[in-house]
Amino acid sequence: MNDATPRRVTSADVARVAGVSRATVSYVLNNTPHQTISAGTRARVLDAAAGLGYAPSAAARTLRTGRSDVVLCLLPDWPIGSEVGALLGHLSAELARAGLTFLAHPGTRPGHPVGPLWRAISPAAVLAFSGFPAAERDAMRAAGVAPVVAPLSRPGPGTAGPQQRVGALQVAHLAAAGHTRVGYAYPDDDRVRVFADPRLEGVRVRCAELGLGLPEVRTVPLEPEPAATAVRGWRASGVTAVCAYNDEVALAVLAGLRRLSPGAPGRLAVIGVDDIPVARLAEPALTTVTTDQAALAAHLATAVLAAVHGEPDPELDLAAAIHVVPRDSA
Amino acid sequence: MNDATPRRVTSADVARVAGVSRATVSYVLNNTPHQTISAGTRARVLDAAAGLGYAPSAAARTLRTGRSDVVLCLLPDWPIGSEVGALLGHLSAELARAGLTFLAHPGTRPGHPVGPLWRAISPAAVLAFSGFPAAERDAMRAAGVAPVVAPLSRPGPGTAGPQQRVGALQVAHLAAAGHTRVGYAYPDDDRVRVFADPRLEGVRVRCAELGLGLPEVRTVPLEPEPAATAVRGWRASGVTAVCAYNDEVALAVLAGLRRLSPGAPGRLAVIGVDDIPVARLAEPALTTVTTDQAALAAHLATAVLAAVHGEPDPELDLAAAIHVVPRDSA
DNA sequence: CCGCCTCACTGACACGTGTAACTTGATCGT
DNA sequence: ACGATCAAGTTACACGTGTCAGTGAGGCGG
Repeated sequence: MNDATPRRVTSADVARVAGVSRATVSYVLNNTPHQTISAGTRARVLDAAAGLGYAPSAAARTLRTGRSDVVLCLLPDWPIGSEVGALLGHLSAELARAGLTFLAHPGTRPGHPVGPLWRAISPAAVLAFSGFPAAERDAMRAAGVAPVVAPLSRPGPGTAGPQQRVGALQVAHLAAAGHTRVGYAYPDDDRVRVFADPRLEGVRVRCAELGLGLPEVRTVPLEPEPAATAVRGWRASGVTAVCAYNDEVALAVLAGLRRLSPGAPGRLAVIGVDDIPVARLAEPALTTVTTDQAALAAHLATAVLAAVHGEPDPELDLAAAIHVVPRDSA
Repeated sequence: MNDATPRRVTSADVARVAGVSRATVSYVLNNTPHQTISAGTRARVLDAAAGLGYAPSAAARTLRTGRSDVVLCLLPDWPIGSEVGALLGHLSAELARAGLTFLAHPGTRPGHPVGPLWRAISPAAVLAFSGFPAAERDAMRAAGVAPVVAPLSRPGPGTAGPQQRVGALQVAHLAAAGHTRVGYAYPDDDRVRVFADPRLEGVRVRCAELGLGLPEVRTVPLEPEPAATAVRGWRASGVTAVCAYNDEVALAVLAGLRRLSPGAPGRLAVIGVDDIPVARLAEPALTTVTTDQAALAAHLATAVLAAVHGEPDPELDLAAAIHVVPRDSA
């Protein structure tokens, strides 16, 4: 007896049950402005929709309006840490509150074209962490898709973005502790250059502002032995404090330090970035720079909403969301 | 002169340029079986499509076929670590090879209903890490959406899933080193119980098999001081080795250990899970159980494909993908 | 009584695609 | 020679939605 292919509940079903036309159902459910619906009819439609468990087809709606309620987030192939995970979670919740569906697509490689993806989905906005090629950005705008670039690198030429600020805060903390000769522990992973380079730039600029001389940059792999080599080099040139790209890189520096002089690991100050859970468990506990992911997510959400509505980018201040967590390592 | 609203390139445009009907275009681009198309026509259509930059509308296709090529992955709100990140990346690449688009939706809370989401998207499959309520699973099946549950917990009653195997491997490694009295470091985060409980069960079962007696379970927060308290407790009851839920929890145990006896941290063996990058940087370097995320992703991809095609779940062996990484801590 | 306006609602079309059903020559077996 | 088969297409419909243009009914001023 049961139909083998149980058809989806459509707005026509709702209309039939409520005893009105399909157009009326659409007007009621979308709260269409300038359309007057009597209270009784409205209630009947709402009841029928709830009773049938009606959920509109996103496909049909997208086809009709030309734009879906999806915000497509292109995740590069750099390692997703817990901070990025938290950021995505917050962002999803924030956008859901505005009626948008947040969907992340992992594994966007620089060479791989993303055009087919957003052309297929027709999202309301595309959020990326590295910028789009100009041609692609224009194509998206032409198709009515709002391109949004997370302001993780510098927002404009000459101005400092959040990443630059991270580096600057590292140096400021070290300088306040009396250090004058600083090093930079650069990551051994090409995929994270998008972050590493602006952070290093922030370090350079702040060093110059404080009259500290250029930071001595060394690439530090996540292994104790090579890290020890880097530490030896810094010590030889009188470096007393190191800004690390990352908490992980910072922990590598600490490991290298420990390998060189197991007794007195405190001779080189180290400051990381991210405040990963392990940071407070290190020996010594790692001083680091953290970002309030909830605040960042809120900012990105408003940026996405502005872009979707065609308004200009809001000039929000992210400075308050980034701060130093002082512990024992610096 | 330029049209203000640059219409999307449709298959009708391709048909016009190629000088054929729209149906022919569809047949050519979809390689429809049992449809004979001459080589010349096929080439003309393909050229026209490429020349115009034609990308089919996923919305229209979904509307017509009733099913989209999206695989929707529901991410719970537990912390996304680098391993999960890598898994998602591999999974995305793997499914893309099969013509499916992988999209992740973060922030699925247990209470929050997911029905509207998949009803709207009409994905080919929905991949979740914790099981679906029976009613929801049936509703999905009825709507032609294939529900797939990642086999992270036990696949069937009585049999051991990957998580149980992780715990079993931990115990086996410790027992092989001569330990007879083991403890379990349980995480201080309710959100990860889905993983913690089956892992602990694997530990319990293997302990019983080896005649080791029940493991002594203690909750270990990610702070040195409380971790030290837990370590003191284990020592008092003669525990000589600890299985940790996580590498992070394992590092907390090591930190607690260090706090108690700075000189001789080697008196308690510790084994973690995940092999996070920091594991090899710890002091002592952390022995851990790791999962080959690429292999796991390949398995999940075949499971998704089987579900999409209506075939039964493939009985793949994940045992080979999980193994111990021996270092210094155990 | 007529014209005009608002209210509350309906009919019909378009969005872009997949595919079943049909058409038209050409070829082939007998 | 003649119907049957087949290659190579075309025509037409359906999917579910948003929304423009109507359409009666009732109220109201003149």
